[in-house]
Amino acid sequence: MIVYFDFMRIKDDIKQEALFEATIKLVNETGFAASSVSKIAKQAGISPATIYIYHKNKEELLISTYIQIKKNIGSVIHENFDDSLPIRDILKNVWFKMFNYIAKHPDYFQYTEQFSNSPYQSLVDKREIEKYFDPVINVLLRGIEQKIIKNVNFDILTAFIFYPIVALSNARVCQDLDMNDENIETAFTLAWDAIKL
Amino acid sequence: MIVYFDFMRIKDDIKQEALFEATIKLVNETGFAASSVSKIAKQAGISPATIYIYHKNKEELLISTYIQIKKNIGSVIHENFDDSLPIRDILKNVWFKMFNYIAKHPDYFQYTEQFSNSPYQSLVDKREIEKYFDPVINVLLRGIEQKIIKNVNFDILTAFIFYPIVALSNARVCQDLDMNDENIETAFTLAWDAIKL
Amino acid sequence: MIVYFDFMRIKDDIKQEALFEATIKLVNETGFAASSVSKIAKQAGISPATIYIYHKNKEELLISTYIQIKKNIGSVIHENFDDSLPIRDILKNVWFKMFNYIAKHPDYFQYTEQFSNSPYQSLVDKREIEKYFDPVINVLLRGIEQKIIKNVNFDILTAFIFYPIVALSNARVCQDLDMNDENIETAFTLAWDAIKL
Amino acid sequence: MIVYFDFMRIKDDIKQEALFEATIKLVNETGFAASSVSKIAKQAGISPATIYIYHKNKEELLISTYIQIKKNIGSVIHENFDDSLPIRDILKNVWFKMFNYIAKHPDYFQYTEQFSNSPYQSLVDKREIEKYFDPVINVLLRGIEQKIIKNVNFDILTAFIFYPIVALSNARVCQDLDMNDENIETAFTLAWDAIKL
DNA sequence: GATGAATGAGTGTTCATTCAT
DNA sequence: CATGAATGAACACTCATTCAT
Repeated sequence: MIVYFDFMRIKDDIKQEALFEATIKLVNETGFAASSVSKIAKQAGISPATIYIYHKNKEELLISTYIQIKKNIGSVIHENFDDSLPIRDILKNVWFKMFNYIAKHPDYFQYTEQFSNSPYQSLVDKREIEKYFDPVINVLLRGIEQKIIKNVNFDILTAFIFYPIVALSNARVCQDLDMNDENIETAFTLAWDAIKL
Repeated sequence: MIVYFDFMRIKDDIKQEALFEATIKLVNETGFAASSVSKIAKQAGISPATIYIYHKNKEELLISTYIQIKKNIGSVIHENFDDSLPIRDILKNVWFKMFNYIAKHPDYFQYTEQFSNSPYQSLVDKREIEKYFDPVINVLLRGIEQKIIKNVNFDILTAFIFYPIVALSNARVCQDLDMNDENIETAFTLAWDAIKL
Repeated sequence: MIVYFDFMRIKDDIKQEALFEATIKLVNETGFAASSVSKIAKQAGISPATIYIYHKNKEELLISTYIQIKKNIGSVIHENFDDSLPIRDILKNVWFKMFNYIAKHPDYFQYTEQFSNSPYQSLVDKREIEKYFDPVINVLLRGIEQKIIKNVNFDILTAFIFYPIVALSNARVCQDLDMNDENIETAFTLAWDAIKL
Repeated sequence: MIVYFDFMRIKDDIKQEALFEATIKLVNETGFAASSVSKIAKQAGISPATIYIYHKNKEELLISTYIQIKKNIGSVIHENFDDSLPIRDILKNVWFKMFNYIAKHPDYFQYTEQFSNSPYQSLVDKREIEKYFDPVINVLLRGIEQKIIKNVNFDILTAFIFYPIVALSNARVCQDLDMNDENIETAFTLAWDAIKL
């Protein structure tokens, strides 16, 4: 009979967090290909072997890091989500929250971008990620029903209302562009003009 | 003792071309990280050492392959470029030519996408690439001057008039979307609505 | 905080027994090289660390498992040992008991074979093992004295009266041979013909 | 057009030979489990990576070393093979040649023994090995036909006419036995007594 | 120009063992 | 007594690159 008290941590949360941050930092700084397990371990201040206590293998480490961020983003952009607002305002709020998140966690966002273009991306269940973004997706669908948004293929819509965020936040693509509130507002105007009926 | 015949000059080009295609094929099929020099060599039917005759190192091989494709794209989308047409028509022509190119050379396009998100990307001189797209860029600038296109930051404009092409052509992003002429036309309408004044 | 109850003493033996069986099973199934301490622990349903309570290290675990089986074999083949029988009958009884043991505990026997050919084998005190087989050894010596058995070097004798059992019981060596009573009898005839004067 | 002269060795025979000897030496001295690729490489005076030029992987290195020795043994024991001699003499010749080989190449022989009891053993095509021993096998079969040798299962015969060689040559099994010509002769007498009708 | 051989440095992963709890 | 967490050292293997030919 063994009794665990609260202070007895079976796994070390501090290590797990350090590993999460180290993974993101290293991938962002050196790219996916160059981010070896031993380098990540060194960055996190732990032994390479320790990584395998927390994760089955490298793949699982990278994937779970990605999913955790995506989940985080999904919850942040839906904070104080008010379905009763006009559709344009809802989307604008999400748009701003997204840029705010990126401004606050540029490293997290950059990691998801790197991941999305890595070979690991194909190992993630797309549906699991999409469910974190259901509410805003449903708003778009409602907008089509109410004849406020153009009735076109959904992928085409997202290519104009969400995908430009990626482009605009990509330091590489937009080297000299500061996404301050004014520019975010301007960009949203273009996005809305694109999709509105 | 090695004897050279005159006809061996021909071989050079064949090897170089084979190397170009092999690089693209392997990167597309297995990703950047898994595309080793020896595997590319094997795919091209040459020795790994031979690669170093044509290219300084792996980096330079991948970069020059990228630049070559980008140059190719630049020249294709400007074929029969007619500056006298209305700005909307010019952009629409470029838009269609781009989708045509992607349909004809999905592997070339995919390579550029993979490359753009690899660490190698930062080693490319952005200006060198941009110059291949100067004519269409100038059209956008003229559109702003003539108050046909919104007078906003240039990066914001491109995020809506060019970047969606990438999203829409990405099989991963748009799994069930067939970019036929109708869908291309529709998407262009959104793009134009976004940027037009 | 750990609380011990009286009945936990029982657990020790259960664990030790589980460890014994797990060691044999894993070594037989995956070979010595692939039998890691953690895998043995998992097979036994205990923690790797627990093994080090019962055994100084991996080496000692494997060796003690070997010695235990050898001791077991020694006692089994000498059950109902009747020194007054004719020497041929005594040897034949031992011969049959050995084959019976192997038939009943193929896993135990296989472990000893694997062990005998592993580097661990050199760490075992040969004399300690031999003493478990003293009675039958003495019968051989008596046979020589009584001029029933050839007076040759003892190792040569055992190479014909005992060693063939190993060969005949080795599924790898004799893939299609079923050691039924008839074949055991036949083989003993050859063994006896070899050593008898 | 490339012309190779005789002195141009594509692969280095010296390295290959060193690798062969190093593999045998290390396996004999430390056992199969402890014989890592890097240790073998160090013993051979080459880089671990070089091993993979000559062999697909560790497995293939160990297996091919085994097969080479077995082939060697097969050819040696059949040197000056005279089918017209009496069967007993033929077998006795083979028996002596085998012991001579072991005396001359104890390391080679020990390697095959270690290999036969390693997990790698199951990866070898048994038939490929057996064919090197066909001539002597056929003599046994002829002996049975001619009613000179007992008509019993073949595996039982080999357990008495061949397998004891292994036991008698095993320094571990027969620590104090010197297999000089007299002892070899004696042992053969037992072997022949076992199998002869 | 072209090559197969060669390699030091690195990869992801597992190991036997220790230790705080 | 029993454990999960932790790790340095080792594993088999691949890498980008060089070099003699």
